This record gives sequence, structure tokens and C-alpha cells, in this order.
Amino acid sequence: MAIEREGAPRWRRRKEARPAEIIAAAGRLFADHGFAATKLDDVARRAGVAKGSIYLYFATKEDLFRAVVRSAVVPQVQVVRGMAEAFDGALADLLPRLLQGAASIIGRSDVFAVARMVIGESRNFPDLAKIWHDEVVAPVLGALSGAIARAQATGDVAEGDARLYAFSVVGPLLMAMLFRDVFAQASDDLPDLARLAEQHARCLLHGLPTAPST
Amino acid sequence: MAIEREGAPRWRRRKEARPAEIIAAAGRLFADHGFAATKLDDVARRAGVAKGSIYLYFATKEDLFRAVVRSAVVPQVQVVRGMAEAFDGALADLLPRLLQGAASIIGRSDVFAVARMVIGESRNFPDLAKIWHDEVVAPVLGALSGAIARAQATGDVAEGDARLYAFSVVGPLLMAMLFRDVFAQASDDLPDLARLAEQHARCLLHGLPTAPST
Amino acid sequence: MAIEREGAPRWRRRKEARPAEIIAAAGRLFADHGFAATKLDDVARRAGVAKGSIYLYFATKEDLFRAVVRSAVVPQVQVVRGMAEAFDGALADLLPRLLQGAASIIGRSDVFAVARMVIGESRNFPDLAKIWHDEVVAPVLGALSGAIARAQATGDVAEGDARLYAFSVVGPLLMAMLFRDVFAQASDDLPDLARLAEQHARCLLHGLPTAPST
Amino acid sequence: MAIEREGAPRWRRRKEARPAEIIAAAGRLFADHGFAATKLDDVARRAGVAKGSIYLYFATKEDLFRAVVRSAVVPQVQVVRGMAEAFDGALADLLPRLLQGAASIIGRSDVFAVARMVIGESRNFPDLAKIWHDEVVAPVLGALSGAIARAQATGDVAEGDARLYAFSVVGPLLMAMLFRDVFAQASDDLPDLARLAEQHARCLLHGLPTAPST
DNA sequence: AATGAATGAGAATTCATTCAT
DNA sequence: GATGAATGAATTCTCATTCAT
Repeated sequence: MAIEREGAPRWRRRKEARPAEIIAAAGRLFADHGFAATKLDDVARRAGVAKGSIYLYFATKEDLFRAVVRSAVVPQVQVVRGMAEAFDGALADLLPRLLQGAASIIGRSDVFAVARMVIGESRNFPDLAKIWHDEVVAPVLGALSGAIARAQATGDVAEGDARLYAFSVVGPLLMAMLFRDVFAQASDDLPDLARLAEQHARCLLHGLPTAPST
Repeated sequence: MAIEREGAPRWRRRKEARPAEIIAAAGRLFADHGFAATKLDDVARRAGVAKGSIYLYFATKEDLFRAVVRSAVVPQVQVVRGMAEAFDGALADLLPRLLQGAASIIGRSDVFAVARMVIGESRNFPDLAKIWHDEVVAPVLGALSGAIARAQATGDVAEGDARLYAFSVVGPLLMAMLFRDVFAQASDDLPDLARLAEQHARCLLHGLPTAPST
Repeated sequence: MAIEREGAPRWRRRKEARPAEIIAAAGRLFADHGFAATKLDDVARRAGVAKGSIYLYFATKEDLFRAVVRSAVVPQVQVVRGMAEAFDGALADLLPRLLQGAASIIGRSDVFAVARMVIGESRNFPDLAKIWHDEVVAPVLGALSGAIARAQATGDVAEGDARLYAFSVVGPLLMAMLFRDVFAQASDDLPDLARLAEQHARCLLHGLPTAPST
Repeated sequence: MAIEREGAPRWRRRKEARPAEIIAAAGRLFADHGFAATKLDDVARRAGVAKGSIYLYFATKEDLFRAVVRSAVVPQVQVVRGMAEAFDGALADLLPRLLQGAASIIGRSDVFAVARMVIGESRNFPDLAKIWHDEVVAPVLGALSGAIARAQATGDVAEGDARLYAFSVVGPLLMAMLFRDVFAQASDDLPDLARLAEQHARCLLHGLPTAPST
């Protein structure tokens, strides 16, 4: 239909970009409506592509969904790497920076939209749960547990299960993020991530009580 | 399926029991496959009912979904009440019991299957997110924040945002529960809820470091 | 449910009345929504009867429809008889009275609701078209044709097909009635039946032209 | 079914032809069985199209029905125009030609199948009754009334309500057409439209009586 | 490669009819 | 007789997927 005659078309969509554009469009719609409620018709329209073209790059709708989740995993892996490298200083210095960083970095992205999808579809797409676990969650927990274990070795941190301590460290922040994502409309008192990060770091260092209990 | 007690007719009208049976069947399937992937045909079969009979009690599939979530809210409200009443003793006694209780009570039920559904469908069913928030989440957070605020008033707890402290208290446990639910198949190292409850309680009371930081 | 204990219940629906009540209720709904769009549920509710009770008197929905149409035929047959008996006087006297009578009698009843149903469902219920034809339409046309034929024999009416003359006599009035019924909402200028009857009678007697064309 | 001319590919996309083909098939079935009793499955089969394809062009079954009726209106409007232009000569010349023309033109088409549908469903589809009224019935009546009024102005036609005269003019013919359509199977003496047209024209001009009644 | 018309299996929903009470 | 809960076949509508162009 759109006829381009002369040698170099003024502007042409690069075919290499297509899959990424489709993934971006699909990601948005999946995040907004869930897997089943998202229509490939809409994905195509949003991506500025014909419906059939999606099938040039993705065999099925499920495949596209997988691609979306995978593509969201990649940047997270960067974050994970950054965190792992950060785990070196003293715990008292580390924790605030760590939580603040997580709060601001993750809080700015839309990982949690993807996380929500993965959570909601974890039974239908066990492989995605696996990917998400292996590529994102386990490494973060691993790096964190490792740092804590090292801190225990140097006597900085009380004895106990390092992996469970990792939950103690990141659980509140993650829960708050999920809260914000799920209850965005339902609540008019969404937790402030930065303040939570700061306060929780202090809580982890000194405990909840005013006077340290001997 | 439904075992009739002695003397009862082989088959009888059960106008009162039917909705509950359907909700139970639907709850199971929704939890396992999500809203969209659950077929009313299967719900009917599982409930031992004809497909059309579902419509005697629920106007639409969405309505049935809502009923399932609502019905899951009720028992949680009991739990919430129990927790609220528990918030009276000294923090040092309270926290371990509280977390242990939450871990065992909630961990035994299948709330998290429903929670997973609510999370996954929160965009498609904002009203359910609202119900879940208002009936379950907000009251728990409220009761907890209240107790913490009271403890702050008596000088037991350091100053800070009581509501954010509530996240610090329950976040790790909730994240661990969600982890177990979502990554049941993906991970071979699921966190032990009871141990986490116990360890996190200690962590909250003394902080992470070995020697309380003055 | 409604328990009546003592000997003679104060008031009890006479079972003989039931079928008629059901027919009345069904007639109304069929007329308003057509055969297919009428739900037996609504018929039952309107008749103040349980849905299953309809089947005590009518084997199927179609049967009920037939009964409705048949029941509407009976009073029409009376009208037909009345018309037949009226055909005796001189044409000049007869026509105005006849048309006026038809206009007022038929116009007051709701025959045309039934007629509309018969017309609309004539393909699906050929037997009803047959009944309506044999019991209502044919007798009227027959009586009218007969009277016209007699008037032709006495030289009162010009020669020609008496049956077609019958169409000339009643067609305008019937079309106007149908018009009123079908276009009740669509038109804001519904024809006045009484005036049409009067004017058409004159038209039939003298012709349209001012000066009778010799 | 649809015969392709030479050189045409055995099968090809016919985006433009499809809607018309579907309307044609649907029109036939709606006319034969009514709106509710017509299954889209059958429409699809008759149109040589997959069931889903219907929905590429019509949002709902009701929409398709509307399209059918609308499409039947267009040719009628032509007829109306023709009639309007015909209204010029003297009444004595005009009436026979007019009625004959109407009888042969309309009698040959299948308008009355559509009319029957509109009549039968006028309660369920008031908008269609409105369209039919505004586009077909009112213009015809209007043109006819106008011509009669002009004839009254020139003294050709007796005084009286021109619009009601219009009913006197066309009523018999329309009623006969409806009779033929509805009672095709029920009657073995269907009125001959051409003869009725001719005889009714005479009746209108001279009146029923042999000797013009002064 | 790209298109988008066409497909048809699949799912929700309706409702006439049945039947245990 | 009367009831109304239960049934399940039937139907509309959806949408992932295909394929001729």
C-alpha cells in the first residue's frame, strides 16, 4: 500500500528494531491487563505493526509473553551485578546505601509491573517463574546472603541463617513496592520508599527498641 | 463427592449449600490457573453441578471471581481481629509470638493463593484490590502501626514512622510467603517460615549487628 | 410454602382459571417482545405462577404461543359474525356503519398486536397463519365479498371481482391500523381511524373526483 | 455460488464484496425465519464465509439485521422517487398507472419479506421501524398526499383529508401484498395484484356504485 | 518481509424443559 | 396439582493463528 519508489526511502522502520518495538508494546499491555486479557490486535496496533507480523518474530502469544518477561530480566541483572559489587564495606555503611539504592533504582523502573505479571501467571508459566527466580531473585538473595555471611564471619553480624537475614533486609522494601503497585488505586496512603529504606536500615542496625536490649 | 450423612436422601436440593460448593470449586481453579484460564465448564464439573447452575447463583464469571475473593476475605478478618487483640503486652514478648502466629496460621491456609490472584488481577479488578486492601491489608497494618505507636508512646520503641515500622515487621514474612507460593517449583530452597519468624523477631529486637551499636 | 391449614381456605386461585391467566400473561409479553424474545420465566412471573406450572397446561412454548393466538381468534370470530349479519341493508347505508363499526370495535381491542405477531411469525408458524386466515380473515372477506356480490346482483354495485372489491373496502382501514401499531413511536402523525372510516366510506360511494365521472 | 469471470484467481480477498454477500445471505434467512430463529452459523454457511468473518463487518447480530433492513430501504427509495415524479398528470390518467406500476414493481421485489420482518420486530427494533417509516412509508404517503392535495386545489378531487385519501388509494394494494406474503401457504385464492390495481383505480375514480350517486 | 482478511475452535451465557419434592 | 432448582443443548461472540497476496 505505502509505495516507496526512489532509491533511498526517506525513513524506513529498521527491521532489527521490530521485535523490540513489539516487546515494548506487549509489555505495556500485558502489564496493564494481564496475559489473557491482552489482545494481539492491540499489541499490533500499539507497535504500529500488522497483526500477522508479530508471528514473524514470535511463534505464539505465550512466546511473546516470555520474551517480554525475559527482556525485563536483563536490566535487572545489571542491578544485581551492581549490588553484588557493592557488598564490601562495613555493614553500617552498606545497608543504608543498599536500601536507598534499591528503592530509587527499582522504584523508578516498572519491574514491579513485570513482577506482578510473573506472580499472577506463575502457575500458568512455571518456566517464567523459574527464569525470574534464577535470573533475578536468587542472585540478589545470593549476593545479599553472601555479604551477610561474610559479615558474620568477621563478627559484624549476629549468628543466624544468612539467607533468612536477607529476607529481613529486603522484605519490607519489596513488600512496600508491591503494595504501591497493587494498591495504587485502593489506598490513599502509599508508603514512601525512600523513607522506608532509610528507616528500615536504621531498624536493622539498632533494632526496634529505643534502648538496645542487652 | 459430598458425602451425605445417614438417613439423608440420596440426592436432594441444596439451595443453601450450592453457592458455597461452587465457590470452593471455583476458588481452587482460579487459584491454580488464574481468572481467564479457568473455564466455567471445569468449575461446574468440579462442583458436581451443571454449567447452567452456576448462573443461578452468580450473574457472570466475574461475579463468581469476586465471590471467591470475598469469601476468602472473611476468615482473614478473623485473623486480623485476633492480631489486634494480641497487641497489648511488652514488645519483646509480643513480636516473636506475633510473627510465629502469623507464620503458622497464615502459612497453613491458602490465603496466598488468593493474594496471588488479587495481585495478578489487580488491574482488571480494581474493586477486588480495594476490598482486599480495605478488609485485610489496611486493618492488619493499622493494628500493627497502632501497637507500635503505643510502644513508642511508652518509650519502648524508637521514634520513627510507625506505619513504616509495620512494614519492617511483617514485610520479610510476607515476602517469604509469597516467595514460597510463587517459586514453589522454581526453587529448591524455600524459606522456612517458622525459623524466619523467630529469627526476624530477634533481628527486630536487637538489630542485625552482634554488639548493639550505641 | 404458603401453608393453608383450616378446612376452607379463604381464597384460593381456581385451577380452572390458571390456563387463561397464563395465556393472558403470555399474550401480553409475546405482543410486546415477539415469540423468541419472550422468556417463560417472565410469563410465569407475570401470571403469578411457577415456571414449571406452565407445563401442566402447555406442552411447549410453541404450544403456548398457539394458544395465545387461538384465544385471540375467538373474539374476532364474533366480530366477523356481527359483520356478516350487518350485510343486509343498502350499500349506501351499510358502508359507513360497517367501517365505523370496524374502526371502533377493532381499534379498541388489541387484535393488531396479535396480527403483528402472526405476520412476523407466519413463516415459523404456518399453522397459525392458516388459523388466522381460516378463522378471521377469510370469513370477513367472504362475508364482505358476498354482500358486494349481492349488491352487484341487484345492480347497486358496478361489475367486477367482488373479492377484490372487498380489499378496496377494508384495505385502507386495515393498513391504517397496522400503521398505527407498527409506527406508534416512529410517527407523530398517526391516522385517525374514525375519520378515515367516514371519509373512505364516502370515497367508496362517490369516488375520489369531485364531479362523478360519467 | 458467486461466479468469477475468466482470468480471475480461483480465490481471492474480496473485502468489498463480502459485506454485501453476507447481507444477502442474512436477508434471505431473516426473511424466512425471522430475526431470532436465524442462526449466524447458517448465515455464514449460506454466504460461504466462516462464522467469525461476519464479525469483521458487523459488530453484532442486531447490527447485521439493521444492515439488512437498511439495504432493503435503498431500492425502495428509488421507487418512491419514481412515484413522486409520476405525480403530475390528471388524476384519471395517473391513478391506474400509479397503482399498476406499484403492483408490478413492488410485487416483483421482495420488499414485503423485509416489511414483514420490520412489522414483526417493530417492538424489538424501534429504530428500524423509524427508518422504514422515515425512508419508505412517509415519503410515499407524502408524495401521494401532495398530489392529491394539488388535485383538490384544481378542483379535481373532492375535499377531505388528503393524507387519509392516500390510505384509501394505496391501502387495498398494500393489504393485498401483505396478504399474499403472509397467507401464501394458508390461502389457495391469493389476490391478483394487477387486477386489483386496475379495478381499485376504477373504484377510486367512479366509486363503488354502478350509477354515480349524486 | 509484511500485511490483514479469513478462519474456526473455544468459551460465556441463555433459557426451554424436566423432575424430585 | 404446584413448585422452582437443576439441567445442558444451543447460540453468540472472541481472538489466536494462518496464509494468499
